[in-house]
Amino acid sequence: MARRFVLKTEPAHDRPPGLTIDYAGELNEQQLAAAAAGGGAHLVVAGAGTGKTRTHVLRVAYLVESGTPPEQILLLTFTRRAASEMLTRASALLDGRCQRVQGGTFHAFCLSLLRRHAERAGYPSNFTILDSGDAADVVDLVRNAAGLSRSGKRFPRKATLYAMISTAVNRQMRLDEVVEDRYPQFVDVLEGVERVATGYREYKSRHGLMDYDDLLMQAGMLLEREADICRVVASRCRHVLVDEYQDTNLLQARLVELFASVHGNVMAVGDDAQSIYRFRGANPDNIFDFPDRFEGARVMRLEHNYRSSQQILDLANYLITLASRRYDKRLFSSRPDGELPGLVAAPDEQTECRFVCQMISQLREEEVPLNRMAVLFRSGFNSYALELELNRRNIPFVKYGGVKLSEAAHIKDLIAHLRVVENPKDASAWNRILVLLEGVGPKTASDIIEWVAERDREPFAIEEKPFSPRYAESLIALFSMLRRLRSGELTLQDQIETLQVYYEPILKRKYYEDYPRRQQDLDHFSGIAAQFRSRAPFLESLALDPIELTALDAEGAVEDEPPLVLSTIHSAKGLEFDTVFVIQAIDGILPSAYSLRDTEALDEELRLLYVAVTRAERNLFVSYPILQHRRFEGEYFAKPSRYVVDVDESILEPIRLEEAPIEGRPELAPGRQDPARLPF
DNA sequence: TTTCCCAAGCTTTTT
DNA sequence: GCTTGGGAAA
Repeated sequence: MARRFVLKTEPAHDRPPGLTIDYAGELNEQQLAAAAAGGGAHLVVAGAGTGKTRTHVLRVAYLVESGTPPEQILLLTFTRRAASEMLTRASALLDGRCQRVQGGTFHAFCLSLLRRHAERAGYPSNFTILDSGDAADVVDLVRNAAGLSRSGKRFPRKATLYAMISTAVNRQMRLDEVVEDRYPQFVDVLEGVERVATGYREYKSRHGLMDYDDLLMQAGMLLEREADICRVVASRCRHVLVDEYQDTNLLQARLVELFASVHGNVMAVGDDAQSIYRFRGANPDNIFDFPDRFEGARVMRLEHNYRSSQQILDLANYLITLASRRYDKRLFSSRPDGELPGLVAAPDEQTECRFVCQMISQLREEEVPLNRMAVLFRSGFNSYALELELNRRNIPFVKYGGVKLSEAAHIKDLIAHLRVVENPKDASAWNRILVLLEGVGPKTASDIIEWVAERDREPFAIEEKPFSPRYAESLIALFSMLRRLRSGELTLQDQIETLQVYYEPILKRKYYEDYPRRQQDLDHFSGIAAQFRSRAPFLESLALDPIELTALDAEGAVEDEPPLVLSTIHSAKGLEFDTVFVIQAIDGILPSAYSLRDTEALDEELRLLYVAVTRAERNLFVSYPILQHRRFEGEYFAKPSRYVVDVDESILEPIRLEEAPIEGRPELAPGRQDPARLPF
């Protein structure tokens, strides 16, 4: 038995620091109090636009300057983008000294923990991460194996099953509670659901798979179970900073507690009025529970908004009063002079797009850079019509949110091959690549997977050919390709190329109709791979940070102008723009039709609109089409969003669109109009 | 057992 | 408009 010697925690703030940054000059009083706070637990309740990021950045700088080693600071954020932005800004302030701060999302940080201590967590260190699509596929495999796919009783589909399982984990509820609460229609098949859930759990651990929830849960369990690991990890977390605390779930709150369990220095920043991830299991009450969770916590507030004009804040303040839950928050601005936000009722979607495009062009002529303007919407598809119109007018844009390149079937096929090479036990990836072979269906695939699993020494060797000649040849081709990828002789770039050559005939067979378009995606994918040194980090990055399928590759973009931003409201969190357009403000879209029955869900939709509105600094336009097209039913009269329809005109000013009189010009055929001279 | 074809059902937000 | 599931032919 080794002897133990306990090192005392050295107080970090004893030394009166020789600071190079003038914090008092950079920050207001409230911000300064937060940025330069001492140790212990702090909750900073920061309204929208009150300089949350700035405070975080200077907090990091302050800690580093006052003697905390950068690698002992942990900055947890909601997205990778947010983490890298903050660290870049902090590094710029302190000539690169903040580079070594540990930063990233909860998921990424937990992943690195688990890789380092995989054995102790009961996993192989090359375990694979499943995104939600993969996870649903695994659930499907389990369900089929359990014979629950047979009809008779209605049984939830794979995505629903997985949603149930995931909700239970994230909210720390029992599965039966989740089903009773949120899926009452499936109460009578609860037993089957539970069998699938159990099977899913076993399947993952047998094949070295983790889904997103496992990253959090397994990391939490590891730290709780293995006191020595917990001590090592938490010792390195002299200061824990958490951004967007209102969107953490119970697991994440617990993790923060564990990370801070040695030093007890936590600063959580958040805004209860901006909680928009309840659907994913976020627990907005975490903010209110913070003082209970962390003894002696001090609560601070940031209320002075530097972002938006008072007119925009008036609308935001008004909106938040519509919530069924009270938020005691009134933001005030130092920019009193502004225009009223506008409400635009367009006759139809096409006209709404014309309005947005024309206003954008006009503002650009007034020297507002394109990338200081954003169009925000509830769901990814809400911008399709606008994207067409922007393309037609050669206005460059990027889109955040919506469909991800790495979720396209053909890209997932390629990724699955890489996953098998990386982790030959990954049965879900095996299944995916095997059923691509002609003559192989689910049954044969599962037989082959069994057969492979029995000989885990040399995973891709076929000595004898115990299989039907129907597919033996293609199976041998697959295995020899996998062997090459695994050999270690090829760079990642060459591996992808080999893979593409192998996959091309499959692509043509499977998608004979539109394979050229998909081929382009594959090339794009291969280009992205070029930024990575090897397979493992590439796969990891794909799993944690799926590639946004942006319209950036619009070939026709002549200008090198930074593009206009299109974004789902969720993806726009934390960003700010000179001008914001909120389009498709229709009842059933914003608020979403799925939330109409439930007041808590409705409140979240309202907060979503609140987030959208508070992104704007100077100009805000909320618009909706009166005549809306719906996929099946055709045209119908839309109801404007309940949140904007009754707002007083002194807060949200109606804007009437008028068509310019056409001056002696015959009407042009649609699609051939001259965009620059298009009248309203 | 696979594959093809047709009918049915559902469709959000993200790590 | 697309994916998913079921049924039947090969």
